[in-house]
Amino acid sequence: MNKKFYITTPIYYPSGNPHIGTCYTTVACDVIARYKRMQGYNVMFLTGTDEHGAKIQAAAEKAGMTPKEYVDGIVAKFKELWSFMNISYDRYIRTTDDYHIQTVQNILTKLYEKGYIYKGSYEGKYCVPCESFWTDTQLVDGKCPDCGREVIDSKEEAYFLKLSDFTDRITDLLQNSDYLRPESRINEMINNFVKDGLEDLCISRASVKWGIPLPFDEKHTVYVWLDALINYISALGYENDAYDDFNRMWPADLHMTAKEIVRFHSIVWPAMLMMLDVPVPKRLYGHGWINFNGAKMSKSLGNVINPLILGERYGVDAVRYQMLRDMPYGSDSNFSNEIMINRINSDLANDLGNLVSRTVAMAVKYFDGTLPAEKRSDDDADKELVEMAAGLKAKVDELIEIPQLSNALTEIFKVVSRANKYIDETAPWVLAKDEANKPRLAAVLYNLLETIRIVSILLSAFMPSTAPKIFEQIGASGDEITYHSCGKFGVLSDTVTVHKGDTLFPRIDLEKEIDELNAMLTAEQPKIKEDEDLDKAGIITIEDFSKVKLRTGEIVSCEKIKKAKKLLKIQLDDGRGGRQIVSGIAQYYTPEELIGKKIIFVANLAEAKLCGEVSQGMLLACDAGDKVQVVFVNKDTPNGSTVR
RNA sequence: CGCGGGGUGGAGCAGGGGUAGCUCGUCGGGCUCAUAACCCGAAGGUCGUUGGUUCAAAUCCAGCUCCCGCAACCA
Repeated sequence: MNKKFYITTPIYYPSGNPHIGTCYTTVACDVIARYKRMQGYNVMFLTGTDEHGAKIQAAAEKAGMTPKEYVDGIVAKFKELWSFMNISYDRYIRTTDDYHIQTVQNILTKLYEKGYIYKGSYEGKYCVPCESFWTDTQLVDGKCPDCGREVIDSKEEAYFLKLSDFTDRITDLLQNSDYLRPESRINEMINNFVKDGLEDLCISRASVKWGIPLPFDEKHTVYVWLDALINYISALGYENDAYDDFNRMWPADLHMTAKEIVRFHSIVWPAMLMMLDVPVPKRLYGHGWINFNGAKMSKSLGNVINPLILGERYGVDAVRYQMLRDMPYGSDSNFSNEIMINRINSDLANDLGNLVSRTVAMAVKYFDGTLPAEKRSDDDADKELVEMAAGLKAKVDELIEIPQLSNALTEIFKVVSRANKYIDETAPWVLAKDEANKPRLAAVLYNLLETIRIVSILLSAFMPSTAPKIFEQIGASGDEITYHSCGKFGVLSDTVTVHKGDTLFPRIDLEKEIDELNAMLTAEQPKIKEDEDLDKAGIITIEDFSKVKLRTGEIVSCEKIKKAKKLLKIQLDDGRGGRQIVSGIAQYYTPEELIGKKIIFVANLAEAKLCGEVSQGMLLACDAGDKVQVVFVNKDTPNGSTVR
């Protein structure tokens, strides 16, 4: 019976299409899953989508669909992307699947019966947009610590999960085991959430309809995070009849997540399992984010990267390679089209692809493709290459385990570089000039093919469609391309026959590609404009317009709100005693240049609080390229005049 | 004092008390098997700043400063 390996991605929240971040997590899991399969493990690789909650409900309403219809559409896109990216998941769970709902309800019942879920009447603070309750100690300046918005007093009845009983056990798990990686996250979790004792978690939502009802009180739905975390065991058939893999596969060997959800996976999830007397997972790894040109990706910045487009242009394996190669262990990575193309060119085209190409070409040129059995090795000249190649498997094994995928690739490519250098050192084209050197020439080419064979086997988890192409070219097959054979040097047949093939990774013309990618981006801009024009469906009448009261005012004083990046606090003389307006134009105007200016503002806008400051209206400004220009009026306009 | 990460040669990063290292780029050279690829060499850094600990600090400590992300974000 083979050893098992259970690996999971988070289940993704399908409130929008998948992006390169989710793509990274999933590709990383895929590589590990493939590697473990290669090693002979019985692998279960799970991914899926987390489909409940208020945000989905809202997005669906906006799109004019039921939540289920809405989510079905997005899920299809996820699956399409995973298929395109060559993701070898074994199971895809949706939290709207019947069996999952069954498991969640069974677990809730169990926890309720055990007394770990209790009914309380919540008299705390509730943040409506975040669907979160907070204790007074958690509030920041009296506001939601997550979003900074006002919280409301809420006294509704609610159910709680007794996390407070598990402070010691969670502390122990984090500090005295290698559960959470990278280690830098341990202190973060302990200091922020555990040190002062865990707070019980409110797990019911009376206001959210799109969710799984509590079995013992159907007026409430369960908090989406509880629902979501349970996927890791419901997908195995825990407390349901759909599958029967729980005993075989649990505990999970690796939960892979991005750093922002480490909290739930390192505290709430193990505590829940402890409550159920279920073993905790062996390892949780929180990786960093992919930043674009140093900034987080966002649609408004126009820098959202579509993995599909990149994959189509450069090949899926190249994109997989670049994402993994440039993500350092534990911290964030940078992405730009330029970084990606340079990486593909230098590592894949110049080093690896060209190594295969020149080696195979020489075998064809000097031996018609088939090496002669007679060879002459030269221990001094060959030693370093042979040792590096033979020792590579052990290094990669170790790094995959941690998992440091980027460093694993670095190690592999060190050997590729060494092989290129070896060609220069041995100068096969010189050897070829003298018939007497043919045995030596044969040995050199054999060593190169052998090195390529080993490298390709180890790369096959990272680049699943490229590796077979290389095997074909170097004439390796069967036992010669198994994982176990890559720990030994000298496995290839003595009289191996190579086959010249297509270029593995064509060099990319950097400037041309950057231009084209930029052109594609700008081509997408007008599309957005068209969409906006479609808002003509929202034509209003003059009565509607007259509801908006626009008046003029003079900026008497103005200062930056220090906690905010974009906000200016403006005292306005509106001709009727003055008012305060908070405006998000700090990046475009200094307070000094605004003081004394006259502007137009919306006088009857509902009052709002921004970063703790009251805003009684909104000033008018217009887009000017990437800048914003405030609409100023003549100095002689009286303050408080109606604009119409 | 909201939380977190970080300031190391042109770019991206590694290192983490004792001659400052890698990849890319640049320049020079070599080679010609190969995808104008490959190999060798060179230039280029007082490791953000100030102070402290030490025989010795990029590395430890303290302050300052700047950048980025989260959050906020009514243009």
